[in-house]
Amino acid sequence: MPHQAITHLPRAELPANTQALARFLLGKLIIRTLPEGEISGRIVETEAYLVGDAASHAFRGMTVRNRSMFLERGHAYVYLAYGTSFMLNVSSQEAGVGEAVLIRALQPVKGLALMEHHRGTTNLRDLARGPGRLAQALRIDRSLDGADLCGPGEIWLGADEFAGDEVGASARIGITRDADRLLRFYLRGSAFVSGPRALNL
DNA sequence: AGTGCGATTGACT
DNA sequence: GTCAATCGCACTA
Repeated sequence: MPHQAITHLPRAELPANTQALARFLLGKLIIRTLPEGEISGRIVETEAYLVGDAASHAFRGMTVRNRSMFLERGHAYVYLAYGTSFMLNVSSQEAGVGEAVLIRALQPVKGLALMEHHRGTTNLRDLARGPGRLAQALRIDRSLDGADLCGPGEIWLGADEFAGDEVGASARIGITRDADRLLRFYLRGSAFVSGPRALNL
C-alpha cells in the first residue's frame, strides 16, 4: 500500500471560533520534526480559553508571556506552568484577539522510541497523557513559542482521516476561576485522555 | 523589591 | 487519596 504523506492543515480550514477550533483539533495530528527523527501524535483532548474568561492568561490583556495568544489562529503559544511543565496551545481567532486552545493529550502515533527517551518511561499510555507530558515527549519549550503550526517548521498540524469519534465536553482541569464552563473537549473512550474518570464519561 | 500563586507532575501514605 | 517541587509572572507597595 502506497505511503500517504500527511498534509498540513491550511489556516483557512481552522475555524475562527475558539470552541469550534477546540473540537476541530480533536483527531488531528501534531508532527514534531527533530534532527533525530519525526514524532507525531493524535490530539485527543483540548481546552478553550476565551476573551472575558477569568481563567485565561489573556484576561488582563497582552503581556510579554502571552503575546502569542494574540497571533492569528494556528500559531503556537508555549509557556511554563508551575515552573516544571511546558504547555502547548494553538492560538485562535484573528490577529489581535487573545484566545487559544490548550492541547492536553495525544495518542502517540510515530516516534515512540524518541518519546520514550524524552519521557523516561516506556508506558505508552503515560507518554503524552497530560499537557506537560506531551510537551516533554515532543521536546516542546519556549523556543517554539510563536511558531506557525500551519507552516513547514519544526512543529505543525497535520490532517487525518477523522471518522468522527464521539466528543465529550466537561469543565476544564486545574483552574479555579470560571471553572464551571464546559470548555474541555475530548474523544470519548480514548485511553490517552487525561483527567479524572468522572470528567471523561 | 517582595509576595502569592498557578491551564502540572511524580512520589508517596 | 495527599503533597512538595519549582519558577516565571502579575500584583502590591
